[in-house]
Order: sequence, then structure tokens, then C-alpha cells
Amino acid sequence: MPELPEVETTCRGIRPHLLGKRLRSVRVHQPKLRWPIPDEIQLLKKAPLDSVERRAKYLLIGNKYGRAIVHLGMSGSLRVVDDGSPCRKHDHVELEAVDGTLLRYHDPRRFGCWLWHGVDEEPHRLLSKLGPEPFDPSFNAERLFSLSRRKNQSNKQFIMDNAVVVGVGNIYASEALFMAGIRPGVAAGRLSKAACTRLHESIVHVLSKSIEQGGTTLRDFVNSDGQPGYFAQSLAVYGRDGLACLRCDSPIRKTVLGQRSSFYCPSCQR
DNA sequence: CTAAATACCTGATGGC
DNA sequence: TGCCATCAGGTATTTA
Repeated sequence: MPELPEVETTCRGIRPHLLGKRLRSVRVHQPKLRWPIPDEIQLLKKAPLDSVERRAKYLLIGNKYGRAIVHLGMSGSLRVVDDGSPCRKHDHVELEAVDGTLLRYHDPRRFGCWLWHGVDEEPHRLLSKLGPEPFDPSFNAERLFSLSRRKNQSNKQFIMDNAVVVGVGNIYASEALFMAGIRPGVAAGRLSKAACTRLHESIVHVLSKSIEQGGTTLRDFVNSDGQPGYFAQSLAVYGRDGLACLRCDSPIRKTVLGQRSSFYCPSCQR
């Protein structure tokens, strides 16, 4: 569910509630996420929290001993609750600060994770192979062009590859390709230099606009206040199978690429 | 090396 | 109302 804008929205929302706080308890109600939650997570209690950051779709919540690597998977969300509101089904982890601030991790499908990365450990395997952030200067048209040479992989799967650029998930991949006028299913090796320029601009544009809107809520994403994001109303092709293209009125088509639904306009995207 | 398939899990939805 | 099949925003790991 959450792609980069949703994770960024969550990060910005929880940060002011957590930075500088000392935790009273770290409660794990369900340790079976994608991987078992390690006991080291309790080290979060040993010193005040001094970092709340996002890298790709991971949230990094840490202190001087290390940091929790949190992923929201397909159905995860983090909410800050001030009072002692009751735990819901699928609330798997709770961080409680000494001032009463309560952070709850909710994840019905449990595709997410909470791992620990000690401050002196090797670069974590989940983080070490990630490509650049979409807003970093090292992600640019030249990178898209050079990495796509000789690729038979589809354009859509190419931009969803974390080694190319992080944070582009199934929704924003379709949206960015529409904005750039590029067919999702065509081999990435055929991208021209000009197409790479448009694609780079489109990815940056779509992601930043969505962050401004608080992300996309299709069915269950909520921010740290429990509120939905509003970018769904800005989606041009995702989920609009059969509806008229907003640019040319042709019916939007749906195909499957790498087992994921993909949407495009057969007229605007060549 | 690349690329596709598989695996993890619950819940919502639609057809019969 | 119930049952079954299908689909859902991610991605590491396995297989080909």
C-alpha cells in the first residue's frame, strides 16, 4: 500500500512527536511480521530518540544505540495516539514515551517489518543495495538512460526497481509513465534520451505533488493522525480502467506487468 | 548475469 | 446468507 509519498507523510507526522523523547515501553503484541521482530528493538528504551528518518520506503527510528528499520509493507500504518485509546486488531507494536505519547503500528497483512540495526553494525542488507532517492541529484535522466541500455525489462518494472530509483511503487509508476507519455509494457532498452528526461521529470513531479497532498489513500492508508491522503483524486490513470483519458478521451487500458495491474492511455502513451 | 515466479498474510469484493 | 475465487499500494528470495 504505502509508496514513498505515504511513508514520507508518515515520517513527517510522527517525527515531532518522537524526537527527543525517552521511551517508557516498547510493546510487541505480534512478533510475526515479514521477519520476526528481534529483541534488540528494546534498545530503543535505553536512550532518548534522536532520529526519525525515511530512506526509500523504510522508516528509521533511532537513538545512540542504533535504529529500528520499519517498513509498512502493503497494509501498514503508524499512528500517534495521545490518550490511552484501546488497541485494535492488528496493532502489532506500540512505542510509549514517558510523557504518554503513544505510537501504534497497525498492519493487517503483516508484510511489513520492524528490524534492528545496531550503530556499529555493517550497513544493513535491506538498505545497502538501494538506489538513489528520487529527489537526489544523482537520480537524473542520464542515470535512467544508462541503466536502461540493453534491458528487456518493461519500462514500468524498470522504474519500480529499487536499484534504479527508490520509492516508485505500483500507483506512481503508472502515473509517471502517463505523464511522460511512455508505454508501460515496452522494453526499457528502447527509451530515448528525451524520453528519459521526461520520465525523470514525471517521477519527481508525481511523487512531490503526492507528498503535498498527504499521499494516496485507496482504501486504508492513514497518516500519523489517522487521516487519509488526498492524492487519489489527482490520479490520472491508476484504477481508471475503461474511463476516458483526461487528456484525449480515449478509454484507459489495464494490463498486467510482473503480476501487477498497470494502467495507460493507448493514445497518449507510445 | 537477467527476468520471471514464488512466498509471506488478511480483508474486501463480486459472482453464484 | 454462505462459499469460493480474485484482487489489493511491497519486495526478498527462489527458480529458470
